[in-house]
Amino acid sequence: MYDSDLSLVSSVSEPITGYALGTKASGLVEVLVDCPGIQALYTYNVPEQFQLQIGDILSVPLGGQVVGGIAIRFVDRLPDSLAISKIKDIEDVVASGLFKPNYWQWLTQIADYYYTPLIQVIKVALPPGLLARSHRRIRAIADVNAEIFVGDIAKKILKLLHGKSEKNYSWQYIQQQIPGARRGLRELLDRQLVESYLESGQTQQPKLQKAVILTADGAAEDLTDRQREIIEILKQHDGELWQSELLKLGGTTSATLNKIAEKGYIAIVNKEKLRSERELGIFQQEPAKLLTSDQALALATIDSLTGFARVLLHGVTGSGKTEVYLQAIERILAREQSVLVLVPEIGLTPQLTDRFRSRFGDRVCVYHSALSDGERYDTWRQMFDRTPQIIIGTRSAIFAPLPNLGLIILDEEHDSSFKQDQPAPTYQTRDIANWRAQLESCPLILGSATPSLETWVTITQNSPSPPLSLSPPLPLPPSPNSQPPTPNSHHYLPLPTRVHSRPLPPVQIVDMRQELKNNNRSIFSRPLVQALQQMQANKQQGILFIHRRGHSTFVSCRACGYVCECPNCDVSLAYHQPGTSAQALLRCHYCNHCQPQPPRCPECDSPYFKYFGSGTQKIVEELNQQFPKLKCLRFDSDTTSTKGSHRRILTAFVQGEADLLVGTQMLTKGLDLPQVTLVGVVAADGLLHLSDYRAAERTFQTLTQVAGRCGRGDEAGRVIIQTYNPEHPVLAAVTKHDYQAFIAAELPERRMLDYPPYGKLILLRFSSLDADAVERTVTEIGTILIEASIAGHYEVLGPAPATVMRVNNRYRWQIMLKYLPDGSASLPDWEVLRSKCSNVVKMTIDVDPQNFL
DNA sequence: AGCACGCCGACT
DNA sequence: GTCGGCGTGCTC
Repeated sequence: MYDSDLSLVSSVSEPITGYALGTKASGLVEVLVDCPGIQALYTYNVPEQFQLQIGDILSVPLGGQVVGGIAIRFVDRLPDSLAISKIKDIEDVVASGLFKPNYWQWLTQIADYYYTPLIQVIKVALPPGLLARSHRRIRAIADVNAEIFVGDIAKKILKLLHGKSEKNYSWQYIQQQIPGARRGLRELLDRQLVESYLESGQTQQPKLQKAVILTADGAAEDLTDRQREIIEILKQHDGELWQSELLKLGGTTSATLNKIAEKGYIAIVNKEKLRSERELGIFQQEPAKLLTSDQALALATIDSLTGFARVLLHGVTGSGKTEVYLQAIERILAREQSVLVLVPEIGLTPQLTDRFRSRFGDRVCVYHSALSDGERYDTWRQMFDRTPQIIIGTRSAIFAPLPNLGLIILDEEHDSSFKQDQPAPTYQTRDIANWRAQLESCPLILGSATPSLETWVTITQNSPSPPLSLSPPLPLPPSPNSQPPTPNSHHYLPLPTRVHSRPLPPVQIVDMRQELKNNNRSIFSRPLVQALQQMQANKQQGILFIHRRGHSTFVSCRACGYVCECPNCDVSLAYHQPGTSAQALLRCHYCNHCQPQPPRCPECDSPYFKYFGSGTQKIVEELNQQFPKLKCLRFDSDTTSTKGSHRRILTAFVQGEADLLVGTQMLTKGLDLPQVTLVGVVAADGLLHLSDYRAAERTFQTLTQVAGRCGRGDEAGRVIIQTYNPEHPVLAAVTKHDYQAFIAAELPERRMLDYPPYGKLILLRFSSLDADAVERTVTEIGTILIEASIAGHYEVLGPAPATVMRVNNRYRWQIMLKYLPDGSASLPDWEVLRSKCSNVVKMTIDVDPQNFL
């Protein structure tokens, strides 16, 4: 907690230099307004009472409303085309001096690279509610009788308004409820039966609470015994307590406290109460662990870094990367600097946050999108606090406005969740983290057992001592505006062995075709069955991994073959068996449409259905049949949808309440479960046959990561992978835990086809509710692009419909552009392309796309 | 995004 | 004739 008078407007600020012209008390300012479609800067007058800096967050009037904005630069006079009469005053300064100039520079860099309007980048960087927009509300001011004299629509509006005790609704809601409400409103406004007013957007406010502070010590002769007791309690708590707590502890009332305050012994003040989960639980202080020689070497290199550096910490699963992070962080904190730790999914790694908390206590802050707006706002705000701290978060935490950043860590840097693909900017956290580290002049550590090819190529080609030379040096994708890496700014730090000299588990590939030949038609091969039995006999634990994709489980009519499909998307519905008695449900994994399983086939009325696929649910049922005594726990998006359920399931598993954890991709993400000795992969084929150029990479990463979940404790582990395609080269690399072999096979393939990390990709996505409109647009734009592609030195792939063409009733098409980053390509003007889209067709630009669905 | 204005089809 | 649809353009 800190003093409530530290408002955003007056607090932490550094003189802004470089980015803009300076600071002014009044005059004209050009503002970037938060309004889609307005790119240009708007000029506003700054009244005397505002002390304004460039970069400040403002409220400005725009049209009939009040919107958020950012002060971009001061100007002396108006452009000739603009009349003074049009200039309005800024409404308010919401926050001042939040960011250093290099932070703004970074945001601009992101906006440029991802072809996104700057305001949209700013919006993902700010916590919700800071850029507030006003809303129009309508309130009834006359009594109901007046309605006799007005038109039908006006009557409806009045009726709606009077139906609510507050007699007001948002204008948006009224328009939704009553078609053609506009004319009715005009009539009502003219007759002064209603009034229209602007409700300012709800900016988040710090939550204030009364705190009691001990102000005077010493002889307290004028106090009663009771009052002295209270002073005593306060003293025991370092002279400060929340009033509510003190009242509880002292069994007293606020009247008594006020008395003591009058006598001057204590002060009752409003203090900010953080809504974050900071002080959650008490953690045992965990001391630093003894390092292996590899770990010590890596740490020494990291410690020696000054200024920007990019480090790949390539540690096999179980090699103790986390311990290296922890000890590196310790040094940074000692230097009074803060650290940013980015992880794929925070919910999946309660163990990691626990470990950070037990090492660093309340200096650890968790920041991710699942926080409530209030929590996010508070956590965000206290980052400006200068005390060195550690932020652990998912990809959006890369925007954490830490003023004294000393280190950025990306754990499991290969993970696909570091790429944002839905709303623009479609940033790759790894890349923007790299730019930020350069601007902040601090190191960036990329940690993984299975580094992405992008990282591998960048590091090994620039590192002072490349671990092996795979191919002659190639031009690298240059990041825009980035200075060429100085020599020795790239470091390759391998951790090739596990801690305590534990071996990596042996991997056995089981040929499922052979199983079929031997008349085993079960989804479990005999080796896997034996391994499960053995595991159970030895009272050990195991993990069963299933690669499930959207439509892998579906329901089909036995009589006519009818398959239940989603009404909004071009996919079959997945089958879900909820609790024991409840009705079976069918759900769409794309749009979340949900419907009960029909009792009879809608086509032929047959009551008999066949259930295809092998979701976790199906597997668990099979297991229960074949191994009635084996206790299974499901760990997938069905069972972990509620808050804290990850932790609950993992705790249950760790405490031995189940023998087998059955789940999907979630299992691959950094779980550390020492008792696990068996890992089974039900079918590797779903992974192998993914149809994009990253299939091999993803397969290798996923399988290596699941395999790495076992043999982390004292008992040795083993891995069984079932497949119909045992000769696949990726499987051979997985079997030998041989990342180098995988790389050596994969990189030439990528180079041959100019795919990343050698070539660059930009994906244009088009979607519309109107199937014909998108197809027409995409064909036209495709033709334009193909014509321009030769002169522009890029290649056009498509146009093609998306893998699942219709999702949520929107028809989706895409065009891929591929080019070499050698500077020869001149890309099309996106705005020209966008202008070819009618207003019912949406076009988005995904730079460095990762999902091609 | 809102909110104007303004141009076209159905109805009193 | 008017009402009421919604497509186009502007907001400092």
